[in-house]
Order: sequence, then structure tokens, then C-alpha cells
Amino acid sequence: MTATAARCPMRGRPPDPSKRAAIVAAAGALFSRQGYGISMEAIAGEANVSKQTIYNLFSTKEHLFGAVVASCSETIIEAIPTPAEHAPPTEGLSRIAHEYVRFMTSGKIPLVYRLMISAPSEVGAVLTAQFYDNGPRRALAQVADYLRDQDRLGNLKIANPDLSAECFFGMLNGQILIRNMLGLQDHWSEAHLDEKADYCVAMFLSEHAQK
Amino acid sequence: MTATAARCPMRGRPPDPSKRAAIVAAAGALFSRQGYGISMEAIAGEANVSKQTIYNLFSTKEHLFGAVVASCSETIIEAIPTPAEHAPPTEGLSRIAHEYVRFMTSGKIPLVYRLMISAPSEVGAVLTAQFYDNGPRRALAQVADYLRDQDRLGNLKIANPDLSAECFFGMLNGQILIRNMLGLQDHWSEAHLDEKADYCVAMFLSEHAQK
DNA sequence: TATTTACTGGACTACATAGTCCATTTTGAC
DNA sequence: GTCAAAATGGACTATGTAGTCCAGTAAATA
Repeated sequence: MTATAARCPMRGRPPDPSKRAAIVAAAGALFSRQGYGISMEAIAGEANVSKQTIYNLFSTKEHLFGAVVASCSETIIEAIPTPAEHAPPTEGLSRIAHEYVRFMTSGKIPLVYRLMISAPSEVGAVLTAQFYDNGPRRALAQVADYLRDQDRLGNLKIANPDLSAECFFGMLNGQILIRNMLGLQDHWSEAHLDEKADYCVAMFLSEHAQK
Repeated sequence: MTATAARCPMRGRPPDPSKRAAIVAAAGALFSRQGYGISMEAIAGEANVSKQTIYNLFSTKEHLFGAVVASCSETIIEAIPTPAEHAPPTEGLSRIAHEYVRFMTSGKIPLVYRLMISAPSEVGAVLTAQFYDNGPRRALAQVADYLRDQDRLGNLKIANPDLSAECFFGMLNGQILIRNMLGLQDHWSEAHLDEKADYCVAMFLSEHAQK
């Protein structure tokens, strides 16, 4: 009966939604950069909000962390490369590859992964599982489905679509993800990224192209 | 003049080297599992040692963490797959691949990565860079050299050995590393690992084999 | 045996932080 | 204007932990 919104008269000062957004954003940034140990005071300061306001919205630090994780999963899902279903494999894979390497080097996503890992295990165990299922696993499944379709259509020869999808993303990742997670920031030039994407697509097709 | 060992008379109870080893081992395990926030008391307890003994050997928590990181780099270096230099590529790559996937799923190495990431940035920035250079980067360079040789020998056609090595390891990793770092432990069957290794080698050779 | 050093265990200090409380101010709805 | 809820800021409690201190005990040499 979630009648929360039905408290008709609606008296008093209405909550400012920008506060909540600012808190989640600040918490995300600080958790990623400094780890879960960052203080609530620091988060409040970064969000330009009083500590009490945080506790009005989130009962505990863990709840706040959960909210941050949820918002991250959304980010990842939005950014999943969706293969054009009827595009020929060369074109479809190439688009996925170029999008993905840019996605992974965009600065935002590595922070998401760092965030997930920064939580101590007691806090993060369930959340990380949810995150993986909602984000990376879904992206993987989508591409595996695409590969299955292309096999059925006779455009590619794919014996094990799941394995192929996993390895395809793996080679696109290369060292990017691990280096980012370790906090070693480096600049990957556009040319380098394109070269890598093209190389991976070529290798994948050389194995799977229907002759 | 490191004359520490030259204090000739050597009176008094000699230090027990097993204490230091136990401390580093316990700290490594707990940092990996629980994060840098784990208490020194807990480490002392896990190592069956008094807290004071830890502080006799390591002046601060950061120093202890540094010692753990150093020991991890060694572990990684020891486990770098070293390609047999004169083996034909099919065989050499296959050996690397099978060794590597087992290595990455051995349970020990994911913990090392988790350890590196668990340190808050102030503590870990320099250490993680050292770790990467001593461990993963070295492994990568070794395989790149191997690929360069095979290209020179006319066994493979490799335009960019560094890129090829990076992508080769990347596809072997697939989702293994990321899932382990997220703490999602799963069991990878031997058959699955062999299939993946064989698949990656086949794909790599199908692109690079000299016809 | 005497001496010197390693190690233990427990008490202790100093400090940071999660979370609470409350008096005051702001903001919008009526 | 009036009222109710939102937000502030600052004081406050409780707790946990890094690091110290110390008195006692174990283990080796001389």
C-alpha cells in the first residue's frame, strides 16, 4: 500500500532531492578513491551537506554504501554495448569492441570496480554479487546471445558462445582493468585503443569466420 | 656497512625467524580477506604472537603492509610462466596458457590482487606500482619477448608483440580475475580450464600462424 | 650461574569515527 | 502570517584501534 506519497496535505518543507543525489555522488567518489574507511564527516563535507542530513536519508554507513552500489550498477547497465542485432559480425563486433575499450578507460568505470572492492567483506559480500549479476554478467550474456544468433545465421561458427564472449571481452580488457583497479592511472591514446579493438576483432574473426 | 649481523658476541636469546614469517603470513591472509582495516590485535592473534612482537619487527602498520606486499611480489615472480624458448609456438603457448589459468585460479593469486587493492591510496600508491612492475608487467614482457623471437624465427607472424601478449593474457583471464577480486569465489573445473586454454591458443594461432 | 636479548600479556594513552541529540534556521504549503 | 517538516551545525557518547609501557618469563651465550 506504499502510501507514502499519499499523505495528502503535504505540509512542511519538502525534501530537496538534490541533497540525496549529492550525497550518493560524493560517497561514490570518496569510497572509490579513499576506500570504505572514509569518514561520514568527509562525505558530508564533500556533498556540502550536514552529517545529520545523511543520517536522515540513510540510517547507517552500510545503507549509504548500498545506495552507492545500486547507482553504480545502473551506470554499468546503461553503458552495456548493445550489438545491433542484424548487423554483420564484422561491423557488430567492431562496434562493441570500440565502445567497450572507451568505456573501460573512461575513468568512471574503473572507479566503480574499485568501489566494489573497497568494501570490507562483511559489508560487500551480497552487494558485490548483485553488482556482478546486474552489470558485467548481463553484458556478457548479451554478447553471447549475439554470437549465438550469428552462428545460427551462418555468419560465424561459434561452438561455445559463452566462452567466446568471455574471452572476447577478456582480450579487450587486456591490462586496462587491472591497472585501473590498482590505481595506476595511465593515458591510453585513441590510436592505441582503436588498434587494440581492431586487433581483437581481427583475431576473433580469424578463428570464427565462416569460410 | 650493514654491520647488523656483525655484532660478534651474539649474546642473549636469538630472534625466532618463524615469528616474522608467521606475522607476514597472517597479515597477508587477513589484509586480503578483511581489508586494510583489520586490527593489529587480530593479526597478532592469527599469528599466535604478541602485539609487541609485531612492533618489535615492524615499526608501524604501514611497514608491515609493505613487507606483505614485498613477499607477494616474490610469489608472483616465482609463478611467472616461463616459455620454453626453443619450443614450437603451439607447444610453448599451450604450456603458458594451461599454467596461467591454473595459476590464476589457484586461490593464492587473487588474494594477492585483493591485497593490493585493499590498501587505502595514501598507503598503497607507491607499493602497487612496484608490485605491478615486478609482477604482472614482467610476466607480460617475458611473453612478448617470446613472441618476438617466434616472429624472427618465422614461426609466427606478430606485428605488435606487446599488444599480442597483453591480449593473450587478457583472454586467458576472461572473467576469472575480476570475479576473484570481487570476492565471488567459484570453482572452475579442470575441464573448463583446459577448454579455455585450448580455445585461446587456437584463436591466437589462427590469427598469427605463419601459413 | 649470570647476563643479555626475545617474547608474552595485559594495562594504558591518544585519537578518530559512527551515530545521537538538540536548538536554531530555512523553506515551502496552507 | 502560520505551521510543519527539512536542513544545519555543533556538542556529545560510545567504541574501537594504533601504538606504548612494563613487569615477568623463556632461551641462548659466556
